[in-house]
Amino acid sequence: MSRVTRKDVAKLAGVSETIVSYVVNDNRYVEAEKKSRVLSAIEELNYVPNNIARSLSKKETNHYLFMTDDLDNDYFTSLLAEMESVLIEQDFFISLCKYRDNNSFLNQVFARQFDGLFISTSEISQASLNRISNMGIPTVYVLRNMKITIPDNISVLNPGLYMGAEKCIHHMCEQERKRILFLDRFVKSANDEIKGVDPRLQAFNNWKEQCFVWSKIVHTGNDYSLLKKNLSDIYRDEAKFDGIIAINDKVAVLALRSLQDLGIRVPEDVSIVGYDNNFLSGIFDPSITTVNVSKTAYAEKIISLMKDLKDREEVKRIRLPVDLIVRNSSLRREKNESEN
Amino acid sequence: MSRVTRKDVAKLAGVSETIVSYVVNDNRYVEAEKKSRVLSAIEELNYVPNNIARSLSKKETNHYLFMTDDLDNDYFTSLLAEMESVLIEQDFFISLCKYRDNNSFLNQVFARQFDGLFISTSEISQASLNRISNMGIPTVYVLRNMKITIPDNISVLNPGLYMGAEKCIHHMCEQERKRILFLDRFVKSANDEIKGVDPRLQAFNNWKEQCFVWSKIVHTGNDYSLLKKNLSDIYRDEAKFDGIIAINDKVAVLALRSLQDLGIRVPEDVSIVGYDNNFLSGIFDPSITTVNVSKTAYAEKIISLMKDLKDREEVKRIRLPVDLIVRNSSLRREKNESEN
DNA sequence: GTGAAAGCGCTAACAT
DNA sequence: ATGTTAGCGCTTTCAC
Repeated sequence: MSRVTRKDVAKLAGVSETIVSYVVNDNRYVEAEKKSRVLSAIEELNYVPNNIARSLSKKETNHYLFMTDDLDNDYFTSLLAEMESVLIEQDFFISLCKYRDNNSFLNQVFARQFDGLFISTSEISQASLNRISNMGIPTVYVLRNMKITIPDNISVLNPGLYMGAEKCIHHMCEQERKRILFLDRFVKSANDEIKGVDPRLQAFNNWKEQCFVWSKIVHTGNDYSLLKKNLSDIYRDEAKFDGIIAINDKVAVLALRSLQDLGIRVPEDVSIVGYDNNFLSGIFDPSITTVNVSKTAYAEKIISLMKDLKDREEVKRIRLPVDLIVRNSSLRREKNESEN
Repeated sequence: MSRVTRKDVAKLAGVSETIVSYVVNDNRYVEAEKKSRVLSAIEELNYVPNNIARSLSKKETNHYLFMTDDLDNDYFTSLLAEMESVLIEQDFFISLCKYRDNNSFLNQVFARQFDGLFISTSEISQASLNRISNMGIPTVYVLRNMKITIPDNISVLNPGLYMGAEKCIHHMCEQERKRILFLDRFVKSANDEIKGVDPRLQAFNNWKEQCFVWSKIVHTGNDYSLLKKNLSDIYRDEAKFDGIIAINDKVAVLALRSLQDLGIRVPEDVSIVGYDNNFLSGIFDPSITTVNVSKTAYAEKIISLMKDLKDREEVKRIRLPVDLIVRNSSLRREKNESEN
């Protein structure tokens, strides 16, 4: 039982195969009567054109790939959902996959002839990005790594991580918080070789001496009890920190709950800010100060960058606006109930 | 600047095109010396085989599609991450996309010649599932809809939603909770036509009269303040419910925070249970009773179902084990600190 | 308006 | 052991 092809349709409709294509693609005038014969043959046989063959011929797959190192971050999922709903309207598919920084992975990617690549990872090496650039596949790079030089055929979407972090840092200053813990997401790897530098961390490193009297960077996983122990040890042995800047809201939530468990008051003793405006951050008590980047804008911009690149070879660099959403977790005196 | 093909490699290496394929696929003996000439030509030209052409010829794409209605549920994202890491080892790609129950969407899917389909949605109609079945694409259906009859060429992964819900219901009974609110995820649509019935809801409907003296089903979105108002109104006007069964942990968390805001004590006044064992549920105070389904088992089983279907045409039906994780949110007297 | 034919880049059967 | 050839199912040019 093999699939129905154009040939079967042509035979049943009593026309040539070319006519069938003309009807399917609606790109040539076909006599009305023939057209309707083709249409009903398609209906009857349940014919669906083979996109693989079409792609081979047209050298277009109508398929994008989104690569990220952050596959189980719900920010990306809902971003992907937004992108997907826009793209499906244009007959485009988008695949999600975890980025791996090695040649055999990249070969797999190249082999599949995606029409475009979205890359959002801080784990990419310069060599890999250059290799991607050389392939000539339209590529939009989401800026999450400060150490890298972006080849000039690659468009850049800057989600404003650096600027968002600056807003957090300055907010901490205004609140006169002086002893700050920065909670990064990753556990430092065994070989200590960190490939990229997250712009948020970079911002912190650039400002910490100017803004704070004490600071420390802690690399953390998603393990609650481990984090709690960490925080407890630091608070007891190293410094009574009065502010925590977390790499995202998930980490911020974990930190908040840890402190509450340890009897450290938020925000009276310690201010907390997160990042992402995750649905969580507004729910907690105290609600968590965070940074919002509109997903709708994100999805729209990233797709338009890709379109411009594909259709007009226009390389662009765009930065998204970021908003600090001040809530109770960071304010020395709590806001009234009128938060958003 | 067009892509490098096998032809270019053959020319540079001074061999026939077939030889290049033999080397690339490593499926025929090739003279060592020729082989190395081919290899270095590949290296030099940066040749990557074209998978589209390969797929057309082999009638295999090495590509699966996972369709769900729940794209921004983080359970699915991490499940997908697990699946992806297993599949990439076998040179398979997996795409994620929101399921849409209409023919033009299905045509897009069929056109792309996926080697296999995973479907996890309660929104699918019988007609659509039958159509998919008729296409003859290996398909694994995740059972999330009780109303549907599964065609007999489709394998079924039962994630145990019904049984998990039963465990929640019986747990409520044991806690002597008698007035139960069931919080479903979806806002009822305008036309009131709900396509599928979630097995959790089904279980609740089947047991409610036997187990409870009062019960009510509320359809809710992810809007916190709306939910809070809803709960407040019901508590005041309809019944002082003493238990909430939420469709998932996200909803459970929203409900918990609502009640806390309203001054209703959990678990003293109201017991809450969630579903999914989301990382959230263990963090809150009180920690939330929930149902766990191992994602590793899920990923492993769903992939093995697909393999059996593809390779041996073996249709199977498997149910995953579910575990009720009892935590403080549902217990009349709180557990000691020794929870997991 | 329509159809034949070449070509997209591969695989695999067949011949040598 | 290697090369020739006929597909895979489509798009598109070109001739009628």
